[in-house]
Amino acid sequence: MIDISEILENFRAFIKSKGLKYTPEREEILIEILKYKDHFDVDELHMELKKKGSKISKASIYRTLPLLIEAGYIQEVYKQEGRAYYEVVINKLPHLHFICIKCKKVEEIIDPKLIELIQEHAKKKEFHLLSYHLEIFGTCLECRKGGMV
Amino acid sequence: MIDISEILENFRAFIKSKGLKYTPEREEILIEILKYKDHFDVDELHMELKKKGSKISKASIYRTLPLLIEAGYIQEVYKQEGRAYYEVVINKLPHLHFICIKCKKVEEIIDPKLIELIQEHAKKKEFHLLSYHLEIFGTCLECRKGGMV
DNA sequence: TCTCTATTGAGATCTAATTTCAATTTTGAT
DNA sequence: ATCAAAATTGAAATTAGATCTCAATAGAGA
Ligand SMILES: [Mn+2]
Ligand SMILES: [Mn+2]
Ligand SMILES: [Zn+2]
Ligand SMILES: [Zn+2]
Repeated sequence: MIDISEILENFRAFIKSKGLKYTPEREEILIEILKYKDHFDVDELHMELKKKGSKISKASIYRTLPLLIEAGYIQEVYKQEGRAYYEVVINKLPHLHFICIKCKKVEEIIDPKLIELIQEHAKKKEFHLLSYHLEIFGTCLECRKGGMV
Repeated sequence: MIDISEILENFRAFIKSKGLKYTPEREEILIEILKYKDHFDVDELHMELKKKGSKISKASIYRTLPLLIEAGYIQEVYKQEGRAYYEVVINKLPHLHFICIKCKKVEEIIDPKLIELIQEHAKKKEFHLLSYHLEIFGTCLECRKGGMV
């Protein structure tokens, strides 16, 4: 479970440490994002905020996401059809994604051995690792079997 | 080494098998692409063709790439700054990419153990694997050390 | 309260990728 | 070789996610 008030305080400190201003918009976006258990995109987030009566613009969302990434709360996980998808990574192990190109279902696979291999390579190459994109595209069993597209 | 005439014959058969027409444009694009040893994007390819006097339009390139992917000659390897990058995968082992976000250098890492792990997961999940995106973003040693951006 | 500066929303802009459409080309049949 | 049907082409229009511009507003320290 995630302790929201602790994260908000953390975020406030992060924002101030960068000489930026802690605005209601930034906080509201963070609070909303923390509710996501799965992947989300900007449109989805914006609609969700609107549904709750918020007037936050997409521009502000686009401006806030990089801050949340830098603060380490979220990551961009993959792009599909020209659209970027994000996920909360607090208390979440690195993992790879099996993405069905038919039904768009995304399955997460956690494999510490795999992540370890990657980190070994990074270490060997003296590469400072910032983020992963481990996506496997294909078709899931259900979609191969039949109908349901 | 790649046997071009064999591939062209192969491509012709592929195109015909789909009830499509084998045009000089499609062949020219394939021939040009087969020359690439590294990653390329549409703009680069288009300029390269133009430089050689070709009048092939970007639209035709955009229309041909999916065919070449389907035929198994190339793959989309990653997207950066809204642009897709491709590579020839004939006689090429699956591999991951370390991408430096500063100098944009891309390093390929071949690790059969890693690929095997992924294939095991796919098998376990009964997922029919079509393509990988294994990209690791970060900074290379040179860029961390200093100047050269 | 005051002042400096960052931030906001709305809309303009950017640009990779896709679509449209009339002219042209391929291809198989005659 | 000629023909007709259907696919393909290039050019330009369009789409859409992401970024940028800018005037109005709000945060934060003095
Ligand atoms: Mn995930
Ligand atoms: Mn590669
Ligand atoms: Zn599926
Ligand atoms: Zn670098």
